[in-house]
Amino acid sequence: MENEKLNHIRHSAAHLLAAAVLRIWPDTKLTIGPAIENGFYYDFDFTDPISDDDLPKIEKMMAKTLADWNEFTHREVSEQEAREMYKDNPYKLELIDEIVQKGEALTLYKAGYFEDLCRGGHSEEPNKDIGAFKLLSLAGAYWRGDEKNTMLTRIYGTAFVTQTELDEYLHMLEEAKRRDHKKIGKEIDLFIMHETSPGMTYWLPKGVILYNELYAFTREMYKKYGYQEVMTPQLNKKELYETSGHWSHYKDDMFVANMGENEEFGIKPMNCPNAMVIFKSKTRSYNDLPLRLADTSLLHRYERSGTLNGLFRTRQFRQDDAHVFIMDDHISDEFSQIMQMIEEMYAPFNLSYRLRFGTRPAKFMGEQKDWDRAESALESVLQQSGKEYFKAQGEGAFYGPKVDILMKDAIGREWQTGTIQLDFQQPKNFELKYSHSDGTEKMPVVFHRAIYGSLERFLGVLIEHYVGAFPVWLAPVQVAILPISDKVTDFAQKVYEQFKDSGTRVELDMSNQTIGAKIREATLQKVPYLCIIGEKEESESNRVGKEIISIRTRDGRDLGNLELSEFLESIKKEIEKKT
RNA sequence: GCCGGCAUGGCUCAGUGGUAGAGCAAGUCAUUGGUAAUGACUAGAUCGUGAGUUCGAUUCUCACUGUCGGCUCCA
Repeated sequence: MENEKLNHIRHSAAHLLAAAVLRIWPDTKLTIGPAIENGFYYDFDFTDPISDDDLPKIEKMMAKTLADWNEFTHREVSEQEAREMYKDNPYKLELIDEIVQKGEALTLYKAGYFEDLCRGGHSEEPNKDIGAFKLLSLAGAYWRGDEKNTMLTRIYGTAFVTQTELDEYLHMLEEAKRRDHKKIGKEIDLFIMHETSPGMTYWLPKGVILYNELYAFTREMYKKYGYQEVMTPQLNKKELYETSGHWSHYKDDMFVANMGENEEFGIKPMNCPNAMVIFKSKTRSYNDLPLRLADTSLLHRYERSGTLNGLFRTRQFRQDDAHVFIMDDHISDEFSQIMQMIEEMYAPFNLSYRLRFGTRPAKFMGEQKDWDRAESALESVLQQSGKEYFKAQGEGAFYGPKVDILMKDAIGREWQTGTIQLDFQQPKNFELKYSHSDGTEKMPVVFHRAIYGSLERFLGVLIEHYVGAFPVWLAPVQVAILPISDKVTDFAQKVYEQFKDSGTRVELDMSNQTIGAKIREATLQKVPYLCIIGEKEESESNRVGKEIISIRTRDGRDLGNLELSEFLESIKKEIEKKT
């Protein structure tokens, strides 16, 4: 109910925006202006382009206009009347066509002097209900979201009942900015991007540690769950992609390499075709199934330039990808094993996730009865798992139903990461078969599954989730040793060696700075433990005959004096447990 | 790709139609300091690339490249 009210407020604010724009630029053509998840927008066709600097002006006009918006009234009009009214506005005319075709009534909603073709859903007393609003940004958007249509100017805004709520929302936006992984990645030296290879990451030494730790964890899980790793070619002749169907459906999104006249290669955008080749490379028996092949090859996709976005959308990435070849009756068991794997692999990050179950789309391959069987198998496992999931009707892949993982980060944003897809199609394209126990040949079914999805993207999400302050097992530097003066250099060196020998990722800060500056720097680098070493520690160590160190955490907690061997023990446990 | 913004030393940013400035980072020296910045000095930029306008362009115009916000939300 609350939500509905908020939607009404926001939709009313969209009307208000349209009214204000018309008062300033009367020749502007109006199109549509719905409420959306966190606010509203209105798409305009301006005669002259406007800019961000115009937003405050529009806001002022909105405030002025709102003053005499006491209520919304509406009336129904005839088709002729509506057409006459919008005779110069092709967008509204198109809408009228559709409404008439659907046999619905044409209604006009009016507040103050402003009347707009609209289905309804407004607040009853706009000038009381719209307590606070703000225009946020300007963007281009195609009429009806279709690239072939005119590009309109979209103005985004948001509205709330109270100023406090608006402030909170704006604060959340600030918080998201503060967590920007592109910014943090640069600050703590994880990765850079360079214009010579747009959309591809240069992983720096510290970023590689992070990457490899995550990768090592997935490999541990592979072992545990009966996966075998393979490595497959990066460049494949176009014939491979013709067989898989990618050449006809996916070529525009692929990098291709043309060698001479007759040889054309595609740079692999996904591992599936190679997995099919491996399956086919020898005679398979039902005894071999399930055959679980993990492949973490580098993938390249020629994403449209405008969609690139830090680590979130890159043109080069790896997935924790695997293909599982199974018999029909394994679907349910295998899927529940995958679900268990997901649970275990998301546990260390302290984040919740939910699942989106995509079912048969309008255009699908294969037999409807196979789909029905597969869907019900997946759904019953989903139900048993007790995990939160929702059905996205018709959003499965054309080759099979799928389940996507949507994970929620520390500030409640939701990210699509992993995906599990059942595939009836590739086995057909590649004519895969195995010998069944009864001596007949059968076709396997394939699960494509990636639990973190793109490792780059997942790491991007983790950077924002942790604001760069990774748990010890992931932290590129786990301990920073900060000597107070060079009187204790030898002692610091000795402690440093012991950390190193224990396998801890440790750095020794020998720079000529005050202890305050060293602490500040290590803290900004988000090093979990700072080991401060001065004359006190040294003499205390000499007194008791063991190394005594003093530890402070990156969030300012002073753990006081500790015995080095004990601290090594506790940090080792922390790393093992991934806490 | 399309719409709009942005592009100045490694980073963050200021600035001007007459060939540039700060802070941080870096280097040198002094300082030997106890839990978030010790001080001084030095070096470092043909102002993203190309073209145009101009006596003269980092500044104005155009194109290109890169990057950021959008391009799913349906009167």
